[in-house]
Amino acid sequence: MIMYGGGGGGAGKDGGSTNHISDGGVVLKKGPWTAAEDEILAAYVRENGEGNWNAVQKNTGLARCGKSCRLRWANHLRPNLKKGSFTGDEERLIIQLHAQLGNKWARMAAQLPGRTDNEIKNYWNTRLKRLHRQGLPLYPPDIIPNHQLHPHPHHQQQQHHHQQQQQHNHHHQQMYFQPQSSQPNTPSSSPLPSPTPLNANANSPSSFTFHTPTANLLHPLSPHTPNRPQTPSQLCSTPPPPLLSSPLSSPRNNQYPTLPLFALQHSQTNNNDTNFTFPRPPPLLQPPSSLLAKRYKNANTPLNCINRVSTAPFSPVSRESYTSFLTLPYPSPTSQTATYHNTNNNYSSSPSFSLNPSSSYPTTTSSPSYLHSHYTPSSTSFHTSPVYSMKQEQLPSNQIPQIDAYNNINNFTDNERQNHNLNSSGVHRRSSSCSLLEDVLEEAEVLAAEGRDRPSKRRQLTASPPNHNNNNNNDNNNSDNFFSVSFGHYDSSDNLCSLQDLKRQEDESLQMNTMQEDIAKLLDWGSDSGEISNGQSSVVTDENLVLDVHQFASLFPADSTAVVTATNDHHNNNNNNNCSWGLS
DNA sequence: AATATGATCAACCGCAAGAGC
DNA sequence: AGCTCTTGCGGTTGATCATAT
Repeated sequence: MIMYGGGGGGAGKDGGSTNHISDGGVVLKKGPWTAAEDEILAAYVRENGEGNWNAVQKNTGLARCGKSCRLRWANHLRPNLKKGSFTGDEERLIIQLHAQLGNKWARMAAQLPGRTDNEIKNYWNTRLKRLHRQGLPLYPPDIIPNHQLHPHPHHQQQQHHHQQQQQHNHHHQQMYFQPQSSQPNTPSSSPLPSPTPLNANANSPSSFTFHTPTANLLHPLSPHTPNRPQTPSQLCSTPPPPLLSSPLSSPRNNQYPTLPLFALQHSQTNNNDTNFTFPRPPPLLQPPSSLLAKRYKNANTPLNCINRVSTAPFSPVSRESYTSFLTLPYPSPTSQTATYHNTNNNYSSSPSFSLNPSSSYPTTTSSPSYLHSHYTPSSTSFHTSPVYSMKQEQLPSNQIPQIDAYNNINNFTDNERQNHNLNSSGVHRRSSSCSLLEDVLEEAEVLAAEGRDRPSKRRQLTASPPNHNNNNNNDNNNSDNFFSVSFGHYDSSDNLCSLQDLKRQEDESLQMNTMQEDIAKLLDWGSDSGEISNGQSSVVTDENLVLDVHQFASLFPADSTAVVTATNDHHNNNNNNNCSWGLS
């Protein structure tokens, strides 16, 4: 019988100073695994297969209990384990799965090949912590946690326990955005409070009544195709999922509100009512200042981006909330990555639709890795870009020489070997900043550089303003541009005309096609039209871009009420100095 | 430079379910 | 039926690292 000592767990820095004696008199080691131990365990499993973990210690002399061996194998040594950050699709799936399953990490892991329950749990807990601190809801407004629809005793039990633990600071709850689709006053599986208590504020002047139509939950990895047989809900044994709207739903259909930053009154969601009034969001608790700074103080983050955020006309608290929504909780590539610029450069005076990862997307540790993956619409697999780096910390026992232990395992996948190589090259997970958007941006810049004589407006559609890379010291130049469009003091010229140019210049569109597709993926990710999932063309068109721009109108909260006038007339936009959003 | 803070990760623990006797 | 053993799951802890102060 293995004798565990009392007290808390945790890997000791000493590599297991608190050893214990097995019933055979063997001192069982605790703490981080060494390369030698990994090798022993891997060799044993190679020969004998998984299971019978207690026999490992008996047969190999490995001073580890069976439990520890199993854990080590499952979480680190077994083949086909993915290493690196979660991809955006995985993150989306985790969110949706958690909405369905609660803290069923193992079942969630079953839906994420190559991922361990421990990874998912760690990811979720980190996310939970972060969102809670920021006073943000765990789920997108259109995702109704299953347990809120079908309260489960287990969920309630968990929630009860954790609520007791954390009620001392639950005034946070009142700061949560309230997804109107959520069921109020039902416990969340989350150890932290669900956003629902905010409902108590639903009638306050500053409350949020975010109305979102719902749709069937779609598998994030297989956008569209409602009847797809292998959705998580169908694969798992839980009750059928609630009617949920996928974060991948097309913004055009309003099935996934781009960002739930503020309420759209019900009448405002009516297409016939094109006037958008953005009430100021209620103040959120001020996050640690270090957090705000940390997210943006990055070598790769142009300072002007910080300033542009900081000059947005809402409170610092709201700013943080805004950027948090932009970057963290809601995996809408569109919403997360796009900023709306009013460029002062010589390309155009019109606001430009910018995909600027460095400005809207901090590249710090908490960065979601949606942007670190290359989504391949035609397959359910993920491209593991170089950013998908294996980190040395994830090597067995955090010891570099243990790579050998990996290499000695015959059946490691190419992916793992690749990860290993990447890791060996010194790529660090926290410095990894490669992303889809960055790729798009790079490509945009390259193409822009190649075609300086090309109509400039197009570049604005596909990339951030050309000066975005060298304007770190031009904060003032741009400080009033960011978001300014939403407050009616930008000089709109012919941004929409520039969109129309796209169609006219087919020769150029060929060259731009790749970039456009990437952007279209971002814009139409999971579009109900299914053009991505079925591999059809995803070229950015006037219509969809305009509509997405329209969606972006909903991103910009105002310090005071700002009115954005939407118009159905594209051409009116051309000369409209008001902030006008084209609708089709 | 030192310290504080937050994020991430690995590994621990207790508990429960299932299998075998 | 009851016991033991194995396995798996979920919660928790502490180390480490990066970044901010």
